[in-house]
Amino acid sequence: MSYTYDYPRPSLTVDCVVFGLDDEDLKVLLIKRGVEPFQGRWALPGGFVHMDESLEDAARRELQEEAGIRPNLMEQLYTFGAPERDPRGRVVSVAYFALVKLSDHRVHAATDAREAAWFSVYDVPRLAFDHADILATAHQRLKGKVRYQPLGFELLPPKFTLTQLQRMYEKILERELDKRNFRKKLLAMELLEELDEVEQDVSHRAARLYRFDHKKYKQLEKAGFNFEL
Amino acid sequence: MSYTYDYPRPSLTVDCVVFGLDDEDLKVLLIKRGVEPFQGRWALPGGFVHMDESLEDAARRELQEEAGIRPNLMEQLYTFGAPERDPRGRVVSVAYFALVKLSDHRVHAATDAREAAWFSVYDVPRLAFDHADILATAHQRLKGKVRYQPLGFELLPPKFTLTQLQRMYEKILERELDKRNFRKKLLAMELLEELDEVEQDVSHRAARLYRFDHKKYKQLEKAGFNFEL
DNA sequence: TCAAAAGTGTTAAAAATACACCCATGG
DNA sequence: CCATGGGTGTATTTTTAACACTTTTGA
Repeated sequence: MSYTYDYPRPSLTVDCVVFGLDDEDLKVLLIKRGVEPFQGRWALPGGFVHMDESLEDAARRELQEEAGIRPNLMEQLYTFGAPERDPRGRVVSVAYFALVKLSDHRVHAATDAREAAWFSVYDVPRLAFDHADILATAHQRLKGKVRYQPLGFELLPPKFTLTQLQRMYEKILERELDKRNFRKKLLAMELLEELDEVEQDVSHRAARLYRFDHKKYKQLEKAGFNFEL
Repeated sequence: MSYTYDYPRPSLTVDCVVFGLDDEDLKVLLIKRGVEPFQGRWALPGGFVHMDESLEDAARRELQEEAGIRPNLMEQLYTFGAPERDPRGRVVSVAYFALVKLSDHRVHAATDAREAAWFSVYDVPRLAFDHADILATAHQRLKGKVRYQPLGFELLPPKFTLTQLQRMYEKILERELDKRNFRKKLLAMELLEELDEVEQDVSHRAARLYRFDHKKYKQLEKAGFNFEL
């Protein structure tokens, strides 16, 4: 390495905004900080980037270490670099955005001596650093993106009813949708595979289960198709 | 600062993808590198982030220093952090995306002992580092975003004809638009201020000039209006 | 008077919206 | 048998898309 420059360097971290969905609300995963600064305050999971790992690898590693979570869907959100955002000095943080099926991850919420928990995004405690900004950015991104990319399926179990699907969109978009129009639109895309199964243990007529056809979506996408709610 | 951790730190740079538009094409600003690595190769303008400046400030400073350019519109694009992207060692780069009115910036193209030039985005030389990826990401972002945000106006002079506006969209979207439908749609938004002026020095009927009403757009946006082409 | 681009209206097709009822099931 | 949510069809409005001719101006 003959061309090394040497400038003082900011520290580099990753932070993860992990969303999940349950019957009530859209939820976000938070970790209670065990060390200063902001000891005892809730924060987004995250930590320092190692020298030999990619940014996304760092985000996945931290999530695994701090909360035992391995999301299917993870993408870069935004990089936060205001000079005063961390009292330890100059720390630039690359934020990631992830969606998980809460059913898979409820149990693991507390792990590893750290305290981890899911909070409603509408009722979040005071957060460490600028994590409230990061969360707000992520929430906005989710609301914007869910309408023109089939992200939402990552929040649902693999088999779901059309009503579950509709509720998911209603919770994220924060508005009601018309049942018939919703179903017409979704089914017209032909991306939902109708299964020979119905939901179990309900005290009324059981709804049919569907599965999102990721493979077909990839094909259609290549051919210029645009998902749009 | 009592809580300082010390990890080995990646270097942190910013890179800028600056787009401009002329009669032929969408153009991107490149700088010829004067030092190793990749000496003599064309690259995106950029450089190391100082310890006391924000990321966007760093991007603006580098653009000013390397090309004498101060864009009106600049936003964060993506952060590139693959471990092997820079032969000098671990360098993470926060990429920015900017649009300028070429008419304002043609002259300044070469400054400061460095060689700077505008290239058609469809005919770019081999670039240093992973700058081809960064450019591709930026180009994709521009194509996607121009349809649902009034970005394109930043590429045109303050006063423009409807035909200029249409050509701009056609060049960015890489498809033809219907003249009447285009005009109807744009004028229906009531965001174009019709001026009492027409273009000068043309050898045919002179077209009326319009101005984009940024202030009105801000208002409408707050009220829930969505720009959409 | 001609070349070159400006400007303008209408129609048909498709998509979005609004809306109300019957059905199947379990308790 | 009734409460609960599942499931379906149609009419109206709005939006989009396709398309051709007249006007103005300078050379």
